[in-house]
Amino acid sequence: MTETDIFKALADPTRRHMLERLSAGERNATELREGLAMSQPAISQHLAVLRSAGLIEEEKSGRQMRYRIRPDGLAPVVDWLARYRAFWPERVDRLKTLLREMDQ
Amino acid sequence: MTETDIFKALADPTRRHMLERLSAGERNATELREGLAMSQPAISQHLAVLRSAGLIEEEKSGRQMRYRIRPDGLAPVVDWLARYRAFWPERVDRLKTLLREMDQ
DNA sequence: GCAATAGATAAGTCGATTCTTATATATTAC
DNA sequence: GTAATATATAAGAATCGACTTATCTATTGC
Repeated sequence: MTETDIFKALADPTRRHMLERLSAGERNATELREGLAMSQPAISQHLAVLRSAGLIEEEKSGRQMRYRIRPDGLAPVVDWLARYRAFWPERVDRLKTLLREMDQ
Repeated sequence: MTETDIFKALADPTRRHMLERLSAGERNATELREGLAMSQPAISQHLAVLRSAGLIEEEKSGRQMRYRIRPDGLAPVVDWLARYRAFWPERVDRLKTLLREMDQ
């Protein structure tokens, strides 16, 4: 759940792919496996990494596990990145647009 | 220089520490080594990782190498993060404040 | 109860990462 | 030219990370 844990978790393409899927809504482990050429334990291990980085949370539902993004999980990255705002001025416009959209 | 390269580069505390120092201004390799209990080659290797992730750039100055943050380097992280904006609403106020500051 | 299903855990393999020491290259100072 | 300084590169050791197969646990359907 430290910055290091989070960046390590995000450093793997499979895990970023899983997060992307979860950003569309809850999924169980089997659903998250779809399209990935990887064993079931591998998926389970990736989910464990995301979980202990605080990026996802889970809920048991019968014999399934429903995974979802943990809203606060990326906060440390946002905060970390904010310290370097002086170095990405050309991204500011994009962010402003974003925030304007969110206001509506 | 891919998302994966960048997140991997950021996943190491020593490298994040180096970036933080560089955010205060240019440094050469020897200066970046200060306070780190690590051999000179180790520093050099970390700098190579940051460089090939596109996060820093360097300029030769005599027998020294001056390192600095590459302004665009973090752009892929900003963009990636923006896709998850829906999941960090409580950070928006902070960002708004930030942008307001920058406008002044 | 028993078979099937969903998922986690254990143990091992293999390549990648992060160090080390030794050495090479370029620049500066004298 | 020679010694000292700044840095990079090479090679190797130790640890870590991402997989695998085998197995375990919990739940469901019949």
